[in-house]
Amino acid sequence: MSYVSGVSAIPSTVFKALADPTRRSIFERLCRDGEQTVWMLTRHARISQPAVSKHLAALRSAGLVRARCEGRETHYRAEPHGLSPLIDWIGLYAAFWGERLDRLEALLQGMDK
Amino acid sequence: MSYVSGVSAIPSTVFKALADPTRRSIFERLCRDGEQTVWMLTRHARISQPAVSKHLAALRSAGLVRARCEGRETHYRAEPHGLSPLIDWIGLYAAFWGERLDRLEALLQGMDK
DNA sequence: CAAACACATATCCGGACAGTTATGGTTTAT
DNA sequence: ATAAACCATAACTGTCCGGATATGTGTTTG
Repeated sequence: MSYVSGVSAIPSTVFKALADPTRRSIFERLCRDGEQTVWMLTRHARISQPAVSKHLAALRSAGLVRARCEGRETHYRAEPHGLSPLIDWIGLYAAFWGERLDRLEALLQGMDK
Repeated sequence: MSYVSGVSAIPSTVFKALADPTRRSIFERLCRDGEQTVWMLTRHARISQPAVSKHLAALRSAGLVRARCEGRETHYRAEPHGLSPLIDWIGLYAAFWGERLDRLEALLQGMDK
């Protein structure tokens, strides 16, 4: 049996989408500052607008982002369920060692509120 | 300010290491079946031994794997603290939406072992 | 000591990917 | 109606990356 068989393809797109620093930064900004138009995101990036659009398309394809068209401008926002495959994967394979409860409980501690 | 500034470079190597399906499969196998030699891993892969070595080097560089030399063979095992940057990052940015407690509490539920 | 083994590294190759400029389509403003 | 703004897509380019084969280093075996 090959390695690749048995690997759900769902987290692959999420991992690949978050592997790029620029793309991750855009996602982080959408998390922090909420909904943003494309040119708002482009303003703060050092890359061209088409590059931002391509990154947004990748994030959208991975389910990490949702688009809302309003007239001639498109608003993007972070998708709540986008990180679920990632969280599931971590829960699946982080469970094999002992630090699991410590780290995740600490994670919950810091997330009160 | 550019996006990339303010992004810790630590999770980047982890994300990139786990973005490749073959590499993720090797990591998963090390989690499931414990310590493995290179040729054991190569036996179950459809790629050559040098390819496996390169993947292991990438995982090792990301802190996801540790090598233990023993004579002419090298044993690899999953590194407990390897996923910490990933968990920290998720805790940081998953906290911006409401599903955080639900999903992570469910994660802890399924990990009672 | 010579041969086989286990692994790493070097080099090369083809495809994927992030970036650019150019262009089209749609909506708002003049 | 024309122009400008906002965004997406197309086409192209340079770079990175995963794969292979070939080779080197160290270790065990005959």
